[in-house]
Parts: sequence; structure tokens; C-alpha cells
Amino acid sequence: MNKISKAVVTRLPRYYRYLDELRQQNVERISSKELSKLMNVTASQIRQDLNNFGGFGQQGYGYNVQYLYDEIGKLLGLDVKHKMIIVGAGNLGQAIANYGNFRNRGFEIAALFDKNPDLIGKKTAHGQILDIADIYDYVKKHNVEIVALTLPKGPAKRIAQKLVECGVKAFWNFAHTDLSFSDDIIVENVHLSESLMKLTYRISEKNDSKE
Amino acid sequence: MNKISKAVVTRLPRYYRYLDELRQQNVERISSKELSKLMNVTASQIRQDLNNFGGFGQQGYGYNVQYLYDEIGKLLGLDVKHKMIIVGAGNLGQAIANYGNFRNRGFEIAALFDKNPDLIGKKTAHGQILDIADIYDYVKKHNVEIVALTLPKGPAKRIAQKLVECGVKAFWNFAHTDLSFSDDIIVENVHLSESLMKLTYRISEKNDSKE
DNA sequence: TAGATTGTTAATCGATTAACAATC
DNA sequence: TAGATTGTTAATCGATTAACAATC
Repeated sequence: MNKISKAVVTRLPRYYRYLDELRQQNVERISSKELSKLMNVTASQIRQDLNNFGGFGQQGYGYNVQYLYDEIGKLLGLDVKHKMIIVGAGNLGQAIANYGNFRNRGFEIAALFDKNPDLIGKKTAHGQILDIADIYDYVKKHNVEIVALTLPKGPAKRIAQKLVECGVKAFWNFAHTDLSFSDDIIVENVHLSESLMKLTYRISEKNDSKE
Repeated sequence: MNKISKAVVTRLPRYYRYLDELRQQNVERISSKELSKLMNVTASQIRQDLNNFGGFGQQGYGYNVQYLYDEIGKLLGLDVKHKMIIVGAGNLGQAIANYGNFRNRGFEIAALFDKNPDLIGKKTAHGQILDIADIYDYVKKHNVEIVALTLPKGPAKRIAQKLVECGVKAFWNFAHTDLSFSDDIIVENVHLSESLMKLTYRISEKNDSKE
């Protein structure tokens, strides 16, 4: 299979979301043209994107919603369980832990870790808050696939480095820093402040053009 | 000024972050070449990006770190105050409210809103939690620039629509849905679950290639 | 069979990289 | 002045859109 471009991968979850809604509305089939109208993209792009992964549709018919939904789900790895731990049990960490749909999509929040003694031992809806000091033993013992980093950048960098040495292969990074490891370590960044700056850029841009 | 591409705008906050770090390390000047090594991009791209906004550098010298930092800050609209309210005072809403650096960067969290009677009246570090029922009066009275939507997609869509009618022009949307208004309304999306799916896509991809 | 719509190739568009003249 | 490095034009690369033959 050819290397799939980053742009295509970014669009897959959005297709998945729209197909889920259609599925819930009991829509059985949809053409690239109809879907393109719904999603505000070109039909051509939808067909190109999907054909990166092989033919999911049928000439003259379109795409079967449930089938396409399932296939994209498999591409996104949502057909298998993913064990995740959360490092940093502040508001953001707990927000992620408590997001109900994750469980439905095959994510298991195995534990949260924090250094704050007031939080350690506390039970949340999804897993107990454990002492950050025990995290390395924990990941060596349990089969942790994803580590969400919801703590300040200094400790995030340091702890992530040690976790890589313990065998962790994938990070969901909310710390305001770039983590760079070797190529086989996957890092997906969510930089909230940068998202907000994109917003204020657009506000400024609009205000400037009015003057 | 020509229309700046989305890709360039996405990179601006990252430049800003690196320049901030250099500035804090008292680095006075930097060349596009040095910065490119630090950031893992090409020097050519840095020069192209910056020249969208005019010449910030000097031949033979490079860029003055503090000056470039300030200029990019202005482009990002960080030289002016932004009044923001948060709709949905759950963990995610509170995480955003409590993120300390926002205040330093000119963001003022004026209030949080929720429908949950247990939360209403509660004081957080940045503003009190108010009754969602009062939000429309609030935005009409106060000069709210940005509304962060940290609540489920159903109410998010409904409330955002009404807020637009009250004059709100910019949304920071964490709900798992696309908001579509007219072109003069700015919507910046943070779809956390889609970010996580990109991560699991890459995990699956890696596992598949091993087989 | 005729109509619809995909899968796929070709054309276009835009973004990134390379090259170099301008200039500090 | 010589060296360094920008600003900017040109070349390349990749992504999106258009077109259409294949086929259900």
C-alpha cells in the first residue's frame, strides 16, 4: 500500500463522524456527490481519498453507509482495544478520562497518574489516580499502548523520555512542547494554545481588513 | 496584503513558541538556517512564511529574536485583550479556564456558564460559574469576543446559533460537530476524538506493515 | 438496456524547496 | 571589502479538481 498523505488521514475521522450520523439516521446508501454536499468538500476528493484504501463503493450505486463506516473504523484502528493511561490528573486529564464515548470506541482508560498527594488514591469514573512515582513499574507490568500527557511541558518531556525507555510507543501530547523521539515512536500533538492563536489571528485579520 | 494560506497561519504559533523560548534564553539574533534546524523545517519555508507579512529580517544578520517574537505576536492578535466566556463548566471547560498562561497572553476569561445547578454559583480561579439561562443577556451586555464551547454537540449547536443572533463573532469549538454559519463568523475547531483517531490510525498502520 | 456513479487518469492548482541576486 | 544571510524568483513537488471510461 502506498504511503497515505497526512491530509487524507486527517480527513478520515471526519468521514467517520458523518457516516456515523447517517448510519444512526438509518441511511443505507450514499453517493460521493451527496456526501460532498453534506460535508462541504468535493465529490472528487472523497472518491480519491477512499480509493487510497481500495474500492469501497459500487458503480451506479454509491457507498453502503454501514459498510463504509465499518471499513473506515478498521482503518482508524477502532476495531481493536487500546489501553491508555493519562499522566497528569488535572482538569484536562480528568476531562479526557471522563469522556464517555472513548470507551464505546474501544479505548480503555487504565489509570491516571499524578504527583499531587491530594489527588493520589482518588477514584474517578474511569480508573483510580495513582502516584506518578509508580508509573514506570506500571507500564512495564501492564500492556499500555497510549500515554496521554496532560501535564506541564517540563515534566512532560522528562517523563515521556523515561516512558520511551520503558517501551511506550505512542503519546497523545497536550503539553506545549514538541517531543522528538526516533521514528518508531508516534506522537500526536494537541496544542490548545496554538489553536486559540489561530482563532485570534483570524479575528485580527478580519479587523484589519475593515479599517 | 495577499490572502495568507491556512498552512502558514498554522505554523505562526509554532514560530512564536520557539521564539519565546529563545527570547527567554536571552538569544538575541537567529538566522533562518539555525531556526530551521531547531524546528525541523526548511530555512526556505521560514523565510517564505515570514515574507508573507513583510521583511522582518536583515541580510547578513538574520532575525532579531525579540523583534520577530513581538511582530508575530501582533499578527496573532496577542497585543490586544480578548474577552472570552466558556460554555460548559465541566472538566474541559474548567481546564481551559484555569490554564494560567492565557491571562498572560491577553485572554480574559470573563465567565463560565453551565446548566448544572450544582455548578452554578461556584467560584473558579477565573470567573464565576453562571446559569446558562442568563448567557444571552450576558453577551448582549458585555463585550464578549470569543465563546469557547465545551459542552455536548446537541446543546452546543443550539446555543451557538442563538449566540450568533446575539452578535457573537468567534467560537472556539470543542463539541464533536461542525458549526456552519455565514463567512463572517469565525469557528476554530478542536476535535479531540479526531486527534486520537489519527493516533490510532498511525498505530494500526505501523502494526499492519510489520505483518 | 439506460442511467447512475464509481475508480482512475489527466489537468490544474497551490505549497514547498532550491537558487541566487540584493544588501547589510 | 568580504562574508553572511535575507528577500524573492524560479523549479519542483504534492494535493486537489476535473474528466471520463468502466461497470454496476
